[in-house]
Amino acid sequence: MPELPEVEVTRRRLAPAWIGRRITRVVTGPPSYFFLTRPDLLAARLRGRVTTDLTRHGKYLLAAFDDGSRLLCHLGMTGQLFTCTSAEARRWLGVDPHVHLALALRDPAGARSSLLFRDVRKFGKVQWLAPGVTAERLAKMGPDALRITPRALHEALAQRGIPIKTALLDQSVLAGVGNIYADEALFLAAVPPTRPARTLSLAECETLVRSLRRVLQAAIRAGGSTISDFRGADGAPGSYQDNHRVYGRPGLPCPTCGTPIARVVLAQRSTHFCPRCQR
DNA sequence: CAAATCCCCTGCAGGC
DNA sequence: TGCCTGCAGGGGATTT
Repeated sequence: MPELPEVEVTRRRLAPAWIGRRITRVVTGPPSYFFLTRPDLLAARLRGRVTTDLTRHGKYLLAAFDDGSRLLCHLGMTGQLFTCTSAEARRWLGVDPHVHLALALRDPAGARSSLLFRDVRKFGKVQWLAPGVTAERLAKMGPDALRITPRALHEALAQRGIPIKTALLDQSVLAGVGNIYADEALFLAAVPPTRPARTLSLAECETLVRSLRRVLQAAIRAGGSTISDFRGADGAPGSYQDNHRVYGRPGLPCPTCGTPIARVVLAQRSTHFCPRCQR
């Protein structure tokens, strides 16, 4: 389940294989919720473009092209964006119905490669943005979780009566945190996930921001978390799941005090915490 | 405006 | 063994 660290790992591995190369051919799957831009239109717009940059905001990736247009990508739950050889790409397209977008690339020296966007559940998204057009969904987004300041977080939480865990999942509050890292950061900050968001003091927001940065940076260094099928852009699984302290460990002992980890449901998301350390 | 609910999709675990 | 049900989850749309 790609959250900020998994998307950032994907970005870092993808950038050198994508930037500076020309898209010579585009193959798409059939129209679906995956395509915010119709696949035939998307293919026509991408063909011939040279990728100039690859950035990330929250869980979104944004590829920039030589004509000023851009491609917005979201990995959803099961999205995978990776490069491979042209031969491997042909094999994927022949046997796997979950590859929705394949780009054939050529570098200035003429070397060919491919970039595939595969997504089993199709919660992922691609959208083509004309030059100068900003995506509404990006405009609604709060500051990136790695850049938000304690003061900004405190202000964003001020009027919210929802549980802090739910607020962390709200991408308009801060961008990039999903279910895993919300639970992990709250554990590190010793804040119970059920605490009404507006009751956090500025000092507690300072602790929480520090915890968020710590857990997100550590996860990026570990290559992300691989729960079921996340793979980085080179196909390598992440290892941060081995460092999860509470997520996915209900009933197991808290690494700090040994109390069994509790599980509750908040905003239809399973939520894990230590009832003793976080109160 | 805030908050709750529903829905998109597929694979897999658990029950019988 | 095999079928069926339920669950997992990001996030946008809709409803309260």
